[in-house]
Amino acid sequence: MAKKQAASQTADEILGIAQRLVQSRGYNAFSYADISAELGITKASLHYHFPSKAELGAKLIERYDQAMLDSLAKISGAAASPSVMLRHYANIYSSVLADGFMCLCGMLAAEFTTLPRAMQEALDTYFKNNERWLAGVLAAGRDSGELSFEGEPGDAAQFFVGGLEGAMLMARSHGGSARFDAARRRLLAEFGA
Amino acid sequence: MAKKQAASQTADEILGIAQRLVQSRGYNAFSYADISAELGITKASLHYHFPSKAELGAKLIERYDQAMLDSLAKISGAAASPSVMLRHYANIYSSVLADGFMCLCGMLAAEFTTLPRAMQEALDTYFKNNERWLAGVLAAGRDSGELSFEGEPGDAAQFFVGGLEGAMLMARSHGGSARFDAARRRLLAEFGA
DNA sequence: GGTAATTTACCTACCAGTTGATAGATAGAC
DNA sequence: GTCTATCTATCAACTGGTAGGTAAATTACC
Repeated sequence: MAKKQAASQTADEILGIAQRLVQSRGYNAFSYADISAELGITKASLHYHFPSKAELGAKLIERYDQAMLDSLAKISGAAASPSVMLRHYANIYSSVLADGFMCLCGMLAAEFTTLPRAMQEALDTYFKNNERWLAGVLAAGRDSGELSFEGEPGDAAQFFVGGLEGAMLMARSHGGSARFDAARRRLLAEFGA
Repeated sequence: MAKKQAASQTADEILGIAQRLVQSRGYNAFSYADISAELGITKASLHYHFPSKAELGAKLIERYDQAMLDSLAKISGAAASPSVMLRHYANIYSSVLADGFMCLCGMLAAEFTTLPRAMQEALDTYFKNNERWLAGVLAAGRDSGELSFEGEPGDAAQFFVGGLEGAMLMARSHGGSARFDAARRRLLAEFGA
């Protein structure tokens, strides 16, 4: 009896295509016409599902955020050690890059100043969620003596996210997966994981 | 007797405005109209100086690359220790961020797949130059016992650049200069600098 | 159960504004 | 008299977005 009816299949397909486009080209470099051509539906029909590009963009982030929260909950639920959880987190980035994509939110962070406010706020939520989870893992790991790092867990979490996003950004254009993997190992080693 | 005549002042102003626009919005989010409005010159006149946007973009990268090479040469010439040189390198990023800008080439790395080939190649050169210089500094620092890190100097240099670019990307949209400074310190500490 | 009203999901046909780019003219400098 | 640097005027393609129509599915009501 969910109040919210199941999102239509078409809307999901639109979101899927849009997500791939943003993750490879960025928000400012894709258009409704691109989605229209790929999905075989008119631009006008796209506006039926997502009245404005800004709303489509915001939905994209919220959906990505939710998927990430689901992944993190799964990692947390597996009752693994903090060090293993940290590796699992980094592996999420690895698999995105393996498909040739940039992290959706890392890409949007670069375009931040040009984004509509709703998208900026959704982005902020995404990163806060990631960093909160990571800070928890790091704190637990240091408490148990399994991980080691200087300073606040929150600062360390921000550094970790920045390190992965930066490695991904550089690897996608210069160096490929090998470069990302090397950075990932270095980053994990730094925390003793 | 320079063969190449001094670049016109107007061309320099165009490059300056374009650079700021790319560093804050990205290549795909600025137009000749933006420059036209800011400089008080017609779009057609801009095309006189830079026939196509692709040529303007490529010039932008070459110019940025040259300025960076000049900065690096100055750092190298100051006969400082590798650890100080590493700090100086990181400070270049700090001052760009202090003005609210993203690194020109970090921004363009995000948009990589949408860029004309000439720009992609210029970008590649930029990062190769940075990483070559950094690798040299790191190798010298390890040899003298002043710096310490695992693996190849080239890999470490790539990690360092990725770390700074990622920290900058995140700081510009989430956390500001304080976040970048914290990451910068962490990164330098990791190399013993 | 049958039918009327509504909703869903698409369509065609536009629109005004912007994009990067070109042609051709012009005024002044060397 | 040629070159430099600008202008006006224009272009086709594309941008996000809207108006209005239509067929089919769903819901409401007797």
